[in-house]
Amino acid sequence: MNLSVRAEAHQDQVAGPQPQSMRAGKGAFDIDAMREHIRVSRRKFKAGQYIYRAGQAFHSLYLVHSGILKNSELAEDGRERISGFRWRGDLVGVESIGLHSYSCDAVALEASEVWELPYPAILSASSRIPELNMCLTTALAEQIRQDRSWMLTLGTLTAKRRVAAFLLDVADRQERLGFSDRHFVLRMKRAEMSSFLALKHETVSRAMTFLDESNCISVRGREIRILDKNNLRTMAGQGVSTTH
Amino acid sequence: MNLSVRAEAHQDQVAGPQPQSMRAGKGAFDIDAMREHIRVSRRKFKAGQYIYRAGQAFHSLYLVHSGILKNSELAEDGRERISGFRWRGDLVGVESIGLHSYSCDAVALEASEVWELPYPAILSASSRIPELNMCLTTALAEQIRQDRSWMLTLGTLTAKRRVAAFLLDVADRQERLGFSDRHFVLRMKRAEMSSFLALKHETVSRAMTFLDESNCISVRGREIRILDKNNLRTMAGQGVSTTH
DNA sequence: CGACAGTTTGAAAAAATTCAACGGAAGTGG
DNA sequence: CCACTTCCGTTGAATTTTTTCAAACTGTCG
Repeated sequence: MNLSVRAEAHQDQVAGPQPQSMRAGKGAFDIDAMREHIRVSRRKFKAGQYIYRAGQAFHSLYLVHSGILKNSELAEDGRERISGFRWRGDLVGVESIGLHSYSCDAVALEASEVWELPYPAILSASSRIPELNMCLTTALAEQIRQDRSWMLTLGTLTAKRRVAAFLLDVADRQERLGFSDRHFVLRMKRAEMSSFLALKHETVSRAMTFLDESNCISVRGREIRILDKNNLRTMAGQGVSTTH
Repeated sequence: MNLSVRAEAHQDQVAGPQPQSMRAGKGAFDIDAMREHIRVSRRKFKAGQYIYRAGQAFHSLYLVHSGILKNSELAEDGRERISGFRWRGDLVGVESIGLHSYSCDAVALEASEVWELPYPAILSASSRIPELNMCLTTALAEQIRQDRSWMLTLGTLTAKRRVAAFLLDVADRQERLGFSDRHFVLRMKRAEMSSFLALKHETVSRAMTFLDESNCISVRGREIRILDKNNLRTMAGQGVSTTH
């Protein structure tokens, strides 16, 4: 049992090659193995629709099949922050395991399809199937590492650098999903980026303009071209790789 | 099998009553049940010693029995950030599950005892014992929620408010462990608080002075008295409770 | 009694936010 | 299909917050 997701072509990506069967990196979840043991239902959501809301009864995990979601944490006093964007292959809802109700919101940023994995069923299946259990545990641990990695980034980098790190992360995901890592369209608005990056949207906008004027990237609204990835990496404090 | 830790008296806490058998809240782990199935070894560390380091082979989880640890994330370029402080009852090392080596450091802040839980053993034990497995999964999910909750706090509050939220969190933990939530000694230096809170140590110092001058708290070095918890909660954006 | 690590404070500089305005894109309804 | 409205993104200028750098102070431990 491996941690892979079989990819299908997305039609609405910029300059994307047709991705065939591929191997997803961190955060991915073995859906094919899962489907042999659990009743998986496919569900479609339009942009803006909630996959789940904080407070609703927790009953399922969701695997993103296409589109993009955001997870959004909320405080009692109305403060809100996007804790992450979820892409094809990501398992969503794991933060709510062990609770009676979901602890945050999950919202579709664009038309998306998710595969619903009923939780009690997963639980009983994974108690029978050690590999599946391992898979789930690994997905949880991976989520912790991903969150911690962003905490490090947000806690130590300036606004411009955070934005650079964000764009590199998006490029990375694009590449892993078989699309161009040099030319893509952001699926979230500036205010959503800024919430995730713990900045104001004007600050993100200025950082983008700065990176554009530095000739690291070219920005036209949400359409991004990465012109000098090494420079962008330097900005993000990730050092420079020799490979293009 | 429940999520509890049997407390023993700590000698070096300020104004702490003798805690008896008690129930720990979120983040706690059922060690008694665990010990029936796994060989647990007790290990002692002095202040400054590493429980594990990033890059070392991953072989165990650790349950904090006494003292306090910190987890510290590091970037390739030397940036560093404390991702959390770990108290009695916390399970440490879960972020590295599924990897060959630990992904961060764990360091004792003071003389501490941790119980070492060899990982392959836990894994096989939890595949035999569904409750233990559930317990582990829940601990992982709880860690995600705790991290996300801090991400929200750090992403939306100003320096003063972050410090207020931090002190309330410490007070909460003190209380859960059976000590006074109104009078305690911080176990970490300002620089460690500031790393966790994504601030500079001078900023933390100023925030503490401000809270002191507002008569929310009284600060004398690391010794803290909470004088007006409701006011402190207001500062931290957590609203006001009517109970003292 | 020093030495030293840790904390506090002050003043200047830098970074990010706030508020306001503008322009353009996208969506709605006639 | 166009006019209208609303949402989104960008930019400017003033303000606030945080950081930086420097110095002084405190407590602890040889």
